[in-house]
Amino acid sequence: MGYPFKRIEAKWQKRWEETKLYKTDFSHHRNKCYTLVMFSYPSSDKLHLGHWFNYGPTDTWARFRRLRGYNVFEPMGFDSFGLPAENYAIKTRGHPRDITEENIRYIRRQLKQIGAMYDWDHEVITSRPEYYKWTQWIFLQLYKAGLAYRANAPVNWCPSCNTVLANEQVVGDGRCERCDTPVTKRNLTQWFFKITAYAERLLQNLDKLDWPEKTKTMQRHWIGRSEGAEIDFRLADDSQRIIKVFTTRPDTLFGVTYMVLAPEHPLVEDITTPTQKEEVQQYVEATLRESEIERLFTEKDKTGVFTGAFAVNPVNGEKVPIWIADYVLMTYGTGAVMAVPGHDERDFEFAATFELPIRKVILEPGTREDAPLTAAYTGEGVMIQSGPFTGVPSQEGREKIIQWLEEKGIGRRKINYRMRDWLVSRQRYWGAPIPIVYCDHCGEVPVPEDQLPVELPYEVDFRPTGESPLQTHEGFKNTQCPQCRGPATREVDTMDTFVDSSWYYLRYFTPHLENAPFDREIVNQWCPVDKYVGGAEHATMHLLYARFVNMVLYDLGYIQFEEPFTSLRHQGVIMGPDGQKMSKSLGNVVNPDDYLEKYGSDVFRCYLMFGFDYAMGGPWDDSGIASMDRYLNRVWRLFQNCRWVFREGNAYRRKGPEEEKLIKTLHRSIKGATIDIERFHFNTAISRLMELTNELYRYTGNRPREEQNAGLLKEILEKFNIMLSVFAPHLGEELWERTGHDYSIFHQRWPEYDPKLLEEDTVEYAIQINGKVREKVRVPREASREAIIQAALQTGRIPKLLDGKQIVKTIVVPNKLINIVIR
RNA sequence: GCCGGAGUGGCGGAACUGGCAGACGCGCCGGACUCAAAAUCCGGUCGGGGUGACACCCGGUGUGGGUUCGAGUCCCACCUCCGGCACCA
Repeated sequence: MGYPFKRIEAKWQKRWEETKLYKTDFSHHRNKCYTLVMFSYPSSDKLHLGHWFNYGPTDTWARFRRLRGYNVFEPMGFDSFGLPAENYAIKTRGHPRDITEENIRYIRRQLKQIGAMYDWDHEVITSRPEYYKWTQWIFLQLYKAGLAYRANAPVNWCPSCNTVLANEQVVGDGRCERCDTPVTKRNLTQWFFKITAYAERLLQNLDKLDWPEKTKTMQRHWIGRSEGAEIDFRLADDSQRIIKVFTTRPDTLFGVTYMVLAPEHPLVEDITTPTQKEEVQQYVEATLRESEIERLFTEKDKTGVFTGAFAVNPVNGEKVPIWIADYVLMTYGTGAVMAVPGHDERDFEFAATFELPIRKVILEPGTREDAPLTAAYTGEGVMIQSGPFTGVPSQEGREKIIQWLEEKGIGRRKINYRMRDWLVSRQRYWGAPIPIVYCDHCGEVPVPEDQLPVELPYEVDFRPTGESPLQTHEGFKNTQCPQCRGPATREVDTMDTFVDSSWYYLRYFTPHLENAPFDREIVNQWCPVDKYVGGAEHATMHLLYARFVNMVLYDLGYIQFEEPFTSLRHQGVIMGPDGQKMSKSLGNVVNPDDYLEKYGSDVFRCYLMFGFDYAMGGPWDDSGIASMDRYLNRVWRLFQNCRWVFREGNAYRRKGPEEEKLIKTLHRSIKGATIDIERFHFNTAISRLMELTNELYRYTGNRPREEQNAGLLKEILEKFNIMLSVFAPHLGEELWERTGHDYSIFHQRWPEYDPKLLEEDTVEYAIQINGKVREKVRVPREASREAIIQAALQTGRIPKLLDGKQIVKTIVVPNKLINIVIR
């Protein structure tokens, strides 16, 4: 029963490896095609369906490109540092390094089953010193460029992972990206990368990338550029102290009736008057006690407290009260806002709650100036009650006010970004140590490059205490200052694993290179990545960080391309059979290994390609995979039935209508598959192959061998075989061998289609009357418009249907249809 | 709340820039092969009406409007699902 997939798959995997079939020759790069999938993460989990869905179809694309004459490089590696391995080690009382190395061995074996073109001589493993040595080198380059700094700041803290998180790593309503625990805040001195310095370029370059719009939109939103002004409000006392605010609506400056500071704002303690002290203190404490989740809850009522202090509106000298409220965030803008309740919804709500004055300074078109405001008007209009600016349209007014502020030196044009710097310190063990030493004499000293790597010691108690585990390792911690040779201590935090994965695509060419992170010449010839494929969940983390690091390396002159990934695709998510996201807790996880055992790798990867829209994914379906098993067996039988064609052949050379039809189907099939694979529409590409298979069955099943054109069949089967091989590489290679061809099918060329063969001499037109199809007619391809209409008017029932009616208009769509409009 | 994406037969999913909706597959129905079944091969399969059987007619792409000779595709409003962001000043 069934074709012997087990034997076949094992045989070819071995043969491919032995003959180094997938060794990329880097010496010529004219047709280079760097195909990259997001590398795998060997924690406690083995390869799951998501990996297969990512890797299998992408390999099909890469094989397709190879057969089309591209010099393809498709590497694989392991993103092997990180918390899951560490947490798993704690649970099982093992060691992260042992567990990781063991998992890599296991997953590597699983990956080989996919039958992908990975060149294992180029494997990259981020937790190996030969790799993280260069991750540390990257850190040092950023440090030297002034892009790595230490700051004491409130940071996101995950109490379950016992470590800090970057902003991007807090997901949903304030939960940890890894473990879903609600995130809290802590004040800590941590290392940051100054990604905000690149905000504008990261934003601008998006336009040049062939990425899903969705992903670009997410990055744009994440960067969050907004234009406006920074305005200085002097305090009403004589202290000369200033509160800076950022606003996108300087045109509403005359409408300011109060100010609000974030409760954490450093000035709060300073300016609060004695009578308000207690109330303010209580409010500040209450805010700090609030969880991130509570604070982010939009629907709650506005709260706040008056500080007792006043500021002066620079535009009209008015004294306005200064409040504090938790709706103002310390982390956005300056942590202070000028409140314009007339034209900002939040300010309006707040003013209504605390009975603060509301002033209308922008007139909504079509309304009267003396009509009272019942809600904030946030649109454009003419400025009113705005001193010298009264009567100016608001958009123009923004510019004028900024000019006025700049002339007076009390404000300036400002572009603000939502994005914050990238927090890279982690208080955990299983990561690359940050290559910095602290010396009483010299202060913060970077480890000299020739002393890298700063090796991660093995014997460490890494149970999470909230302190960095390396803290307890005296041998690691205590060291010598590289500058003065005096006693010093090492930085004990390790790096966020997103640093590891932000440059791995540069290392693949030369994974064992000892004196540099990458071979500049090869990298400049072979990068950027031509096609990058991976999950959409990395849209604002990995994909932003990698772009940033790449851009820094570009600025520092190490590489000659600014963007790492020219073209990006995301695979969709395969859900459980119940239509829900697969998860252990729901018990709907589908294990690929069971299906590999039952159907084999080719069937499995083909089903993944055929059963889903690649970009969308969908629920897993058992009957679907059975149908793919049936199809590949059908192909197998077809080749068995046709063995004689390759062995004996015959003299039958006729090309009658049956043969013509077969040829036409072949070319249609080639065309469809060619276009669809290129654009990642694997499901329709496979359906084109099925059509060809069906046609071949019809042809060979209906007549004796003597009346089958063996020469033609041979040619078509060979072309079909080549196309099949990119989807089912093992089966493809086996059939190629069995039909007497030389190893390997992957040295062949993808078949070309002849567009002329797809053009028929006559074209069928649908004849519509008032948009409804009534008849069909065949006319010569080159027929004139008039000839087509004439033919249509005489076809079948058309004359009768037109009888007694008046033709108003006739539309002819070339090669498609003609529509006769009658009354 | 805002920003994206999607909603098409019993099911997975096709349909390039507006042009014959439902490719391909699953399921189901029928036929061939078989003593029989499975497997396989061949054919049918959107719904309703109509016919002895055809022909043919009508309706149909989440809902309601609109633009157009013509709308799954474009526009407006709404509903549902998924993803992102969430008091962003």
